[in-house]
Amino acid sequence: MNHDKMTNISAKRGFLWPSFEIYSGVSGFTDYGPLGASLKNNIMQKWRKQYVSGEGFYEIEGPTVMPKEVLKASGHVDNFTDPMTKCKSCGEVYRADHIIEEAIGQDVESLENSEMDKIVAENNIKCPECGGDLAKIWDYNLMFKTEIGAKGNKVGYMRPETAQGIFILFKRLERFFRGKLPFGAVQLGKAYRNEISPRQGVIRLREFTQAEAEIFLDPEDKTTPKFSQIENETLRLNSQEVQEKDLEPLEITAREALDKGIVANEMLIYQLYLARKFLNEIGIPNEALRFRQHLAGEMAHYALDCWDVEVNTDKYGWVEIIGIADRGDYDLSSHSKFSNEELYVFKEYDEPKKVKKTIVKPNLSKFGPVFKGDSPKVKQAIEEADPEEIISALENDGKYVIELDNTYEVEEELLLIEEVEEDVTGEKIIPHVIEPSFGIDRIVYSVLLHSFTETEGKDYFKFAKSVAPVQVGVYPLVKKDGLPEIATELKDTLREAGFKVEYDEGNTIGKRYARADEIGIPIAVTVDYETKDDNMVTVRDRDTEAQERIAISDLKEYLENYYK
RNA sequence: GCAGCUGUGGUAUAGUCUGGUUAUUACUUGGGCCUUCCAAGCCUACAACCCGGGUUCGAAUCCCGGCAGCUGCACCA
Repeated sequence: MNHDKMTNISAKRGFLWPSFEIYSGVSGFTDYGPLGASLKNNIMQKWRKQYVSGEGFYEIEGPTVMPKEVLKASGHVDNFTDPMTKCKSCGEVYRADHIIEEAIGQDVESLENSEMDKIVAENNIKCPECGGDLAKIWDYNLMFKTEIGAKGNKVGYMRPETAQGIFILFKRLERFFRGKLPFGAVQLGKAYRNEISPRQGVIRLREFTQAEAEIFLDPEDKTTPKFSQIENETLRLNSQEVQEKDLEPLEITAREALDKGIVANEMLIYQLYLARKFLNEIGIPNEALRFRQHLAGEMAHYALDCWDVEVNTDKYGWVEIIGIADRGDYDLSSHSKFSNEELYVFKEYDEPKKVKKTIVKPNLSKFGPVFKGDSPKVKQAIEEADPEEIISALENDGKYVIELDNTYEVEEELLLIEEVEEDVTGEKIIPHVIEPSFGIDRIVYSVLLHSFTETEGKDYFKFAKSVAPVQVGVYPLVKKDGLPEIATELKDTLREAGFKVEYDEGNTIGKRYARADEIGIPIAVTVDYETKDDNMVTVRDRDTEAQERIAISDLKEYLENYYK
């Protein structure tokens, strides 16, 4: 682990570059250079392989611009904010709650803006810089705001997370998956947060890439058949208790974590395991990883349980790269409420249940004469009322009183009370959601950091084969006597076979190996004089530097095997 | 966002305090020579004073503003 050297080489060799550099840059944005973009794509492809092919989830792709309504429902419009104020004379901008805290030493975090305005007035709080008056407090929302359409009266925001795009498709997805829980949908893409002052390079961006899966499941059944396959895996858990009491992390099996109630349910544990498996396979070792449970106060109010996967870094300490939360039914309930759409799955019982219930109906032949023109609305009121309430009212007072524009007294003889038995085949349930949420940029950084290897002879990216941006280097031993021609032809053949191949003929062979190692090309193929006689080439391994002779005719198969 | 420090070819740097030649050096990179397996050597070329304004006969150098980076504080649903 060596952040400084790693970033240096990553910039030099085209992985990560600061954005808008020729205009002196803007913090919170980053460019992926040729190798960086390729590395990132490989990581995202690997992610798809695990979650889409491996778990049977499906990928969707929604807009990055969202109308205000969606983010109102998700809570981002109201809660994803900081209170700000501004000095009227010098124009300096402050966090309002901080300036108050500083002045009167009182925690005002949960107060409304109007209340804070009052405190500012009562305590005569002024600008700390120039002593000027402070303006009315407003909310600084961390979302990028925009307008939809030419009239500009439709407010939109850049999405602050990809998850909402999945939740709002729930009705469609539920039909697509034919109503059977559990099912999962994923989305990979950009999300945006207008951070006040991002630093830490690619760790905190204003525009970043997420890969999120939303797994919808039965609130009563958060088991998964996959659990039995992984129950003996050991996990390194920094539970709430471990953090509160400052203990060593737990090293326990998935089974124990479940039985002791440290992780809430099977699916959640399975997702922790899956996240770690993914990271291992792209080159981040277990020693550099840990699971950290959100503390009670830190957990979003709707989350039932939430674990971060953190990676160890020399520069930033332990950094969150994945969050895995049981969000309960919060999102679907909230969107249901705001959109007036029922977002549910119909859960059929194994056996239909016979349910006895009492129903109360108006006796229409007697209704008309009594209520005359008002009878339709009285009838409707009876039908909408709770039968239990009507019966108890009749028992207690001998009548049921309805308050509409007039008061109506309904006596028992105007009603028909029946006991009926109904077949109930199931019920509507709002699924719970377990959400693994990956910060792709941070993961790319982690892969770079943990693949970066320093040895006596060389410093290089020891990429896992599945993510290496260049797969094969092809070189003529020297630049004459027809060797470049053979090597060039070989390069073209391998490219046509689908490999990512680089060709290099300058300088000495040693220098070219060194250059290839630096960007983590796993395999080097060298054409030499003997090739002209025996049609074989030298295949060199990046890490061991071991060489073997392979026939050109077998090379494609050899590489396919290697990268399988 | 606040405070302090910093900004010279792709990278690392000298020069800045005390304004004045063609802005130093090494590596890297491109081309050439050489080269029969791990950054060798030789020739050659490309290439920089963060941006904007001010002071001055003259600014990389002094002053102001901006941008970015680093460190600490704050923020990070």
